[in-house]
Amino acid sequence: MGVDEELHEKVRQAIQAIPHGRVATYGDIADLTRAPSPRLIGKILSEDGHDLPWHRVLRANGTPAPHLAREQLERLRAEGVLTEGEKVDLRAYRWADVVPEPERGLF
DNA sequence: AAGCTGACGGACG
DNA sequence: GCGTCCGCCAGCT
Repeated sequence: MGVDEELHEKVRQAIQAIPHGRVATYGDIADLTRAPSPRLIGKILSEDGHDLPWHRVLRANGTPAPHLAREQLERLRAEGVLTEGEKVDLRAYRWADVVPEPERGLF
């Protein structure tokens, strides 16, 4: 298996591991999986993210990607994540901030 | 082969 | 807080 496919899998696992009611940024996932760039996370999600909790992944400022905003915010609201306008308060819901490193699992 | 295109992010004004 | 610009990476044209 090529390293790229392995990374692809790690990224999927990391996203799968984001708890209900919590969120992460593309950058968080990139760091966690040591992906070369956050851009890659979006790429992977776009082609192979349908079966993942993709709605829990936001941009660095807490807003969703524009074309997804509607459904993403709706899904987040459904699991108790409150938003101010289009923006989620990362300080309150960010997985990486709330969950201690050891409990987050290694990727 | 140069250029374009993103589910991005940080720096700057 | 917001718009711009630029760096970034992989895949397509």
